[in-house]
Formats: sequence, structure tokens, C-alpha cells
Amino acid sequence: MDNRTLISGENPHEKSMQIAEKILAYIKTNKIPPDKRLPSENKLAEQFGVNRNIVRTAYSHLCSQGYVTSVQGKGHFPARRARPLIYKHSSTIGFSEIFGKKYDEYENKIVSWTKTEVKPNELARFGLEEGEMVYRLRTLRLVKGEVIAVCYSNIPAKHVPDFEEHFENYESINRIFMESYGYEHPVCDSISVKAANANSDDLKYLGISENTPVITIASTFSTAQTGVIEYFIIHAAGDKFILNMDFKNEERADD
Amino acid sequence: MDNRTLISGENPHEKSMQIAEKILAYIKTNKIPPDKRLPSENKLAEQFGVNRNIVRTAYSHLCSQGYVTSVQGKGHFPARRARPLIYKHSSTIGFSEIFGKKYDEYENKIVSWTKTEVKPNELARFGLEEGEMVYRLRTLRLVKGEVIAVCYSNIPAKHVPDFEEHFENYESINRIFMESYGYEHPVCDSISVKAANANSDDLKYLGISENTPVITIASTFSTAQTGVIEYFIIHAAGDKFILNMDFKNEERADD
DNA sequence: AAGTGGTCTAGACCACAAC
DNA sequence: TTGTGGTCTAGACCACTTT
Repeated sequence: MDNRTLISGENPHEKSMQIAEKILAYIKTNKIPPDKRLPSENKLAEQFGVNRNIVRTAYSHLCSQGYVTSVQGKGHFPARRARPLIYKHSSTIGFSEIFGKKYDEYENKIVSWTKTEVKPNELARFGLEEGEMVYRLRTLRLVKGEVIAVCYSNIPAKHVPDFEEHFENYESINRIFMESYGYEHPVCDSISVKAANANSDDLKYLGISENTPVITIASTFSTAQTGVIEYFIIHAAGDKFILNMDFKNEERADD
Repeated sequence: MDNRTLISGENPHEKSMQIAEKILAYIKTNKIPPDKRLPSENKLAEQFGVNRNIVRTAYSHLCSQGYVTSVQGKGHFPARRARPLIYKHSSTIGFSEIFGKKYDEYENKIVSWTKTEVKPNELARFGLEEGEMVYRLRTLRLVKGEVIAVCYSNIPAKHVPDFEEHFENYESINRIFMESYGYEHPVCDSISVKAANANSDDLKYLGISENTPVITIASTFSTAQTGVIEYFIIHAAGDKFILNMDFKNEERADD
């Protein structure tokens, strides 16, 4: 649109920034593949006649911008820009069902669960009384063994007595709701989306760097029999996960 | 949920991380207000018996985590955690109309515009032939003088001949569509959301740091008369902007 | 003038990976 | 053993703000 430097922000007069530009230009013009090592810090420091720390901050900027990844003992590499997964939201089909249908190697794992009292801010959401219990599950969603999202499910215990007895061979929460408790398929009432910095869970499970943005999607699901049955939160790497919603039932190509 | 360090990620054995923890604990336990200066780098370096660079990286971590802001010549300060704006999406009411109704001091400014040929990847979206023209507007949305979002509107020129003649006293695109061209109110067909790192426009207009995640919302709008009339992209600071959608027309409190 | 954060140098030692 | 990135030290100079 207009002239701009390749690297956004910061003072272009800094040596570290100039070197970052040069490295980025080198990657782009020579089309360095992601498995080929970039010049080492020491080599570039000597080549540009600067201290190694300057090269380090240059590489550090490129890492935080998502252009480069670094591996200790091995070196720096052009970042592999993963093709993003597109989560096509449907208010009538669940997360697991969509991804399970889309990918052969889709998995769903429960990491941990608790059963605790409802929190004050949840009372209105679930229509519960103080002191009632809520199941809280932390689950991972994997495609081809790679974690694509950390999810949190919150379910009022009164709708799912002895819920933990159904955790074996866990595939999808909705299947438990329907097959074990006889509820109809939950429907999404509302959805709330924001971008955030990664928290410790995200870093741990998603295997992302501190600078990767995370998209968080919070939604409530209900059935006619129970009212709100689940408050569901998804955390996914922002650069790998796109939430798509069609209000007309048409297919749409995305760029 | 489980025991975790206050600061996410990275090796807790590093001095810089331990110092970051201490600074954060100091802020939290003493409830330091955002306008009160935190201890200087030199002072903390002396106090903890480490090099100033270590204190610098500790502060740097806290900045990137959004806990602290730094101002050259003045010092470090606890970050002001802005109350997020909630954009309650409605497929039948536009962005400007929602915020204009919600905030007294809502503004809408055109930063720049161009009229260029349709791009190959846009052909299907707009149902255009190669060579047809598209208006592209870059606009800012402000609340109380503060930029809350950078927006990009793409509109096929054939639906809005001499579009630029209506840019004076610009309030909302939808008003131009309706009042100047006689179209019905555009309706949102689809929406696509992701989290990203800030680009140069975001940094420039949103006044955010390089580590602030950005939420991007892309949507298509159409009218019965024109088909798809607008492809609309919103960039907003992830920590200040929440996209909310209710599929039932109920009010919902958010935490 | 003194204090603040921002950039940069020159060097040390460590953990890890490859040869 | 050598080379890689990761952490840390000790110091210099600069830009900016406050006193």
C-alpha cells in the first residue's frame, strides 16, 4: 500500500534492526528452506563487524515476528509457516465432531479434571444456586499428534451425575451428554472471542514461544432439557487456528 | 488450578526470571498504582547484586507479558490494564452503528483510500470479473480519541460509482450505502477470526507494543440488490477488544 | 546536573548438538 | 572436540526527563 520496512516497528537506525532486515532479505531473496541453517551468531557478528549480542537481538526480533526459530546447539532456521487449521463453527455441531470428521488423526485427551463449587460469576451463566458443584475438565485436541488447542469445559454437576465414570474412551463431551444421559445435541448460544498472550498452560501444551498470540474462544452450550450445560473455552495458537463462521450455509474460499 | 509460577514459561532458575517474579510480587502485594514509578534498573541491580542487564531482561519480560510499561527517561510503571471493549456482533447492525450507539465519543476516520483492480483471490468472494475495480479504504475507529481499531473496507466499484464523493462527513459505510445508493442495510454473511502479531499499521495506529496480540476479524456483507458489497477487516488490540456473538437474542454478562 | 531507560561492546561460562 | 545458541558480567555512551 505504501512504502514500509520489512520489519515492523522500532527504530530503523539501530544496528540490530538493520541486521535483522539483512537476515530477512537474505531468507526471502534466497528462499532459504526451513530445514537449512542460517548463519551463526558468531559468523554474522564478525561479518558485520558488531558484537555478537547485536546479532542476537536481531535474531530475537525475527523470532518474535515469527520469521525465524532457534534451536539451542543447532542454530537458527527460517520459521515453518504452518498452514492454519480452519475451525468452521457450527452452532449445532461440536468442536470434536467437526475436527474428527475433518481429520483422520484427530484425538481428544483429558489432561485433568476437578469438581468444585460454582464461582460467583458463573451463577447467572449456568442458572445455579450458590454451593452447587461444577465439573471442570482440561482437555487437549490433537491433529496428527500435535496439540492444536487446550480446552476447558465447565459443566454443572447436577446435569451429569457421576460424570467421571464416563471418562474412559473419551471421544467427545457431546457424545457423553447424548449417549450416557440421553440429552439432545447441545446447541451453541453465544460465543466470545479475543486475542491474548500465551499463559503457562498454552506454552506448556501448545509448544509455542512466548510471543505467539493465542486466540481464545469462549462459548456456552445448552439443551432444552438442561438449559446451559457447558461453558467451553478454547485456547489455540493464533497463527495456526482460524475461527470461521458462516451465517449463510455456503462454502467460502479463504485466502 | 495447580501450582504455577506467576510468570509463564521460560526457565525459573534464571536470575532474570527470579527477579521478574520478585518485581511482579512487589507490584501485586503492594498494589502499586500505574502512575507510581517502580524501582530503577540501577537500584534493583545493586539491591539484588546482579548486572543491570539482568534487571533489564526481567523488566523486559514483564513488559512483554503486559504487566509493566517503560518510558525512557522516566522509568518503569505498572501497566494500566484497560477495561476491554466488547463488540457485540450483530449480522444486521454494522460496526459503526453498534459503537456509535454505545459510546458518546465514537469517531470514524478515513486514513487513506485507493481504487484498484480486483485481486485474483477476490474474484469468487465478490463475484467479479477480472479487471473490475475495487475501492479500498483504510479507516480508524476511535473512542474518546483513542484508536480502538484499524479497519479495511473493500467494496466493488460497480456497486458504488463515484464513491469518493461521499467521503465528506463520513460516519459509516452503511449509511452511504443506504442513503446515497438506496441499498438496504447490508447483512453479514460470514465472519473469520484469528489472533496475530501486530503489523506495522497496527503498531502505528493502535499505539501498542510489538508484543501485544492483535485480533483480526474479517467479514463479508451483502445486500439483496448487490450480492457481496463489502469485505471488511478489523484489527484491534487483543487485550482491549472482545468479539461477542449471541445466537439467541439474550443479554449475557461477561467476566 | 543527575537520574532514567536504550543501545552497544568485549568477554566469560554454560547447555546442547554434531562430528 | 568443536560449534551452536543461552545466560551473565562489567563497563561505555546515548536520548530523554526531572530537579
